[in-house]
Parts: sequence; C-alpha cells; structure tokens
Amino acid sequence: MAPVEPSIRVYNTETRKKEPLELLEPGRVRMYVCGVTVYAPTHVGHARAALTFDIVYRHLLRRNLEVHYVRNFTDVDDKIIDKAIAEGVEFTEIAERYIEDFYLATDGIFLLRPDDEPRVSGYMDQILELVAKLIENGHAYAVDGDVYYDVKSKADYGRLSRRKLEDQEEGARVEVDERKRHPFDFALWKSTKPGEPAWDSPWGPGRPGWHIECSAMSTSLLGPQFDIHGGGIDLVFPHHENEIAQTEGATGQTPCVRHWLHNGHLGVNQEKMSKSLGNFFRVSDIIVRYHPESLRLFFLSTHYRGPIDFSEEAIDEAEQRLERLYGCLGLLDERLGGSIYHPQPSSEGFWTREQLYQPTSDPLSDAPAEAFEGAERGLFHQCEGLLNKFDSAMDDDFNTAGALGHVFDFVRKVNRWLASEPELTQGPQQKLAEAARDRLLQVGASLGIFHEPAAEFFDGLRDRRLRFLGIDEAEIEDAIQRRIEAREARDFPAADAIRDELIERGVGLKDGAAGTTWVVQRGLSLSDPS
RNA sequence: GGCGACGUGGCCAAGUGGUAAGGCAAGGGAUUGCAAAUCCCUCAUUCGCCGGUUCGAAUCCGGCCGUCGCCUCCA
Repeated sequence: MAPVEPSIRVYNTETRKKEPLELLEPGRVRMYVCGVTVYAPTHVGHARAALTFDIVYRHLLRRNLEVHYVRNFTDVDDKIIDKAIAEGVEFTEIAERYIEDFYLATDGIFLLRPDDEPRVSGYMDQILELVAKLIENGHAYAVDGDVYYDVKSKADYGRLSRRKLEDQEEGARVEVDERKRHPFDFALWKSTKPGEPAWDSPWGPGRPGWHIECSAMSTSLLGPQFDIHGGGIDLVFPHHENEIAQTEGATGQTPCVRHWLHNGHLGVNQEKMSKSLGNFFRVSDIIVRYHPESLRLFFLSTHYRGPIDFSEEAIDEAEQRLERLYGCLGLLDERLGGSIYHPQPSSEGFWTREQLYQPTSDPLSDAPAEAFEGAERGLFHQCEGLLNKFDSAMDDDFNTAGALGHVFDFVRKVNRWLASEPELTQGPQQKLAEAARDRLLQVGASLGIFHEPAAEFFDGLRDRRLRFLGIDEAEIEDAIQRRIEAREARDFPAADAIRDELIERGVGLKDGAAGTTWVVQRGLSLSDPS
C-alpha cells in the first residue's frame, strides 16, 4: 500500500478554528482523553464521548500514524467516596464495579482499548509532586491542609474557555470561601474528613482535587506537551481550563496541548439526559435490544462536535442503515461463496488495533481498468475512488457523516452491478467483487463496524429481536413448514394467510434459492418489556 | 449577566463563496406465484427571517426570531 500523506485537519476548541493537525514528532501522535469517573453505570452519553475518540484513534491508525492513546479512569472522587460510605465498602470496590461496567459497555460496542488506562489511585506520587511544584512556582498556596491554585498567578488563565476573571467575579454562582484569594481558585489538594480515604502529604492527610489527576497522568505518560487532548464539551470549563493552568504552571512549557478536541453532548428525546427525568439510557440496556454497531452508526451519522438526540426512532433508523450496509456485504459474500473476514476479539475478550481488518493485497492489483468496460469500468473506478473520498472526509475533522455518504453511494453502485447478475466465479469480475468487499471492510475497520460476517449479522439480528419480543422460534418454524407444504400443493391462498399472520406478529419471510428464511421486522420499542 | 452551539425536504443529516451528498419514510415501476432483498424513477429553484458585501452566498458581514448547552457534579 502506498504511503499516505495525511492532511488531517481538526477543529481546535482553543482557537475555535479548524487547523492542520501538527505533531510534535512527525508520524507520532500523543493523545490523552478524559475518561469517566467510575461511580455509576455507563450511559449513552459516556458511549458517545468514548466512541468519538475511538474513531479518532482508528482514523489516525488508518493514516499510518503511530498513536499513543491514553484514557484515564478517575477512581478517587467525592461521588465514589460518598457511595462507598453509603454502602459501607472501600471506595476501591465501587471503582472496580464501575470500571467493569465501563468495559462491558465499551467492549460491547467494539471500542479499541487505549494503549494506557491510568487510574488516579496509581498516580498519587506524581500528583503530590505536581502540587509541590505549583507551590514552588508561585501558582498555588496552602491553607489549613488544603492547597489551592491561584488563578490570578497565570496571566492567560481562561484562554481555552475564553473567560475573563474580571467578567466572572460578578453574578457568577461561585461559593464564597474566605480562605481563597479569588473565587475561582480551585482545590489541588483537599484535607481529609473522618471516614474518608486519605493519602499522606506535606500539607497533611488528604486527597487530590478534581483536576490535578489529569495533569499528573497526562504529563507522566505523554510528557509536558502532547498533540491531542479530548473530552466532552462540558469539560472545557472548568476541568480543562484548570488542567492547562496546572500543567503549564508546573512544567513552564506552553502550550501543554496542541489541539483540544471536544465532543458534543447527547440529549434524549429533545431533553437533557438526567436521572430525574427518567430518560437515562444505559449502554448495557441498549445493546441487548439493538445491535451494538447500530449504536455506533447512530453516533457516526452526525458530526462528533454537534449535539445529537437519542431516541428510539433515531437508533431504529441507524439499525436500518446498518442492515443496508451488511446487505451489500452479504450479497457479495453470497455471490463469491463465503466471507473472508472472521475477526475475533483478543483472548481477553476485547478488541485492539491488531484485530482491525488489514488488506493483504489489493484484488485489483493485477486487474487493469482495461479489463472492464461499460458499467464495470465505472465500478472499477468507484472502487479506486471510494477510499480516497472516505479518507478525505475523515481527514476533515473526522467527518463521519460525510464519509458515510460516500459509503452509501458505493453500496448502491455495487448493488446495482450485482443486480445485473455478473458471473463472479472467475476472471476480472471476481476480482472486482473481491475489491468491492475489500473496500467495504476497510471503511468498516475505520468506522468500527462489520465485526462479523453478514450472514451471522442477520441471524444475530433476528435472534436478538426474537428474544426481545418473546416469540417462540419453534412456533415460527412450524408455521413456515405448514406454508411450505401449502406452496408445494400450490395452495397459495393458504400460504399467504400464513405469511400475513406471521407479518402480524412481526415476522417477515424471505423465499430464497436455499429455502425460506425469516427475519423479525424492526420497530422494536425500547420501552417494550424485555 | 458572561461564554458557546445550532436552525438545510415529512424525519435524520453532509455541505462554509460557484449554484443543494447520503440515509429513513412516502409514491410509482422492474423482479417475485404473493412477498422479502435488490434495482430504476419521483420526492428542497431552495437552505429560520430581514438587510448588506460579491459577477455569484446555504456558505461572508449586520440585525432579528427560535432551539439547546455551559458558567455547580457531568462525557
């Protein structure tokens, strides 16, 4: 494969502009993404954020860049501690529980594991070092066992979120704390209260404030400066603003981050997702009702930076789109006789970059354009062009919706060709079909779909819906058998009656060369009883 | 009060100066015993509204209207 010269452009929250991705070291990307605070089950909003950077990671890898991808777990936090106290267990137990939940969710929707996944509890030494350095550099002060960051000590404080301290002093809803020099000063170290976990420090027993852990983990693993920092849009202020203040205040190197990438938030049925509104969707609940890749496609249908609204209709449509993609792959498999790609997760059950589809050779390498004419010549060029169009869209700030548009164009053209019933058992036509499949699998690897052969996908979809609707499979098979007998007897009215009855129940039949198969119609409700 | 995002056909959505991708839905047709899948055709002279810049704007500028988010824990 020819080496690519990526011209990746990313929208940088700090400059509010799309700009070329500039790497500190050519060919090598250092990327840090804010993970989750592990105190509650993983919901669709978490999934969107994690998926956003999974796509970034995949595309950078596709562009032959070496990527060092770090995503943390915040396992020391007020909410975790509160929960631990309420349940009378160690905070580590709570953290462990939700880290496991996070993995179930993210492995479940095929997120690649980052290269490093540090936890706050493992970085206490580095945090203490950083706090001490900030005091030494005149950016922090200790009061009664607490340590605060002095926001006025850093001239450009507020540059990420474009906040001016003067503007914020009045009217802002900030608690008044007489011990702080400025209302926006934030805790780097908090003195312990009875019953809470604590670590020893020069300022007395305590625990880290909310923002310092990311500064400690990112600089420890990636250095004082790195290329990409990601997270949810809500983290811009105060979390990332404070992270900049801390990291740069301690290292003296500016900027600590070249490109700030933030994913937009997810709403549910036009409202903010919240527990009180009862519109809180867990990833684990969604992926028993819908194919995990449907959730991915739902997210990828809109740009990562914009808002997205989760609803039954939306994920339903995503699943239909997914069916169309797999439909094309399935037709190719059928006509070529079997599928070629049987990816398996690692022995530990999760996916890594090694499991991504890697083309071994281009089926078209020994099939020149002259081997084709007319419509096939056109499709030949489509195969040539798809990847360029796809990559260009992805290079442009990871425009997955635009990239998918090209993929669907391609699918329609492949289907059109297949509908003309070409002979695919040998010769250039076979190469063309293999190339089409190769292209689909390549973009699939970038989007994180096509983790199974199409036939298995459709079987799985059927079983999933079957289970969910509580339909008795044997009963269906029995009805199909009766219909087959009616058809053999040319008793079409009886056969159609059975078909209609099954459709009533959500079961659609497909009479194919290999006999009658059936699918469960879509349109399942998330609110249906499971 | 401060900061920000967004408003494109019935729905979702790409497109940020050169004359509206793609998907879902809908209607018609091909194929099929009937269906499913697939294919073909139709489906925004127009991009919230009003001005301005320009040979030319959904795309740039100004104003207005509307929706949403952050500023407190949040992906």
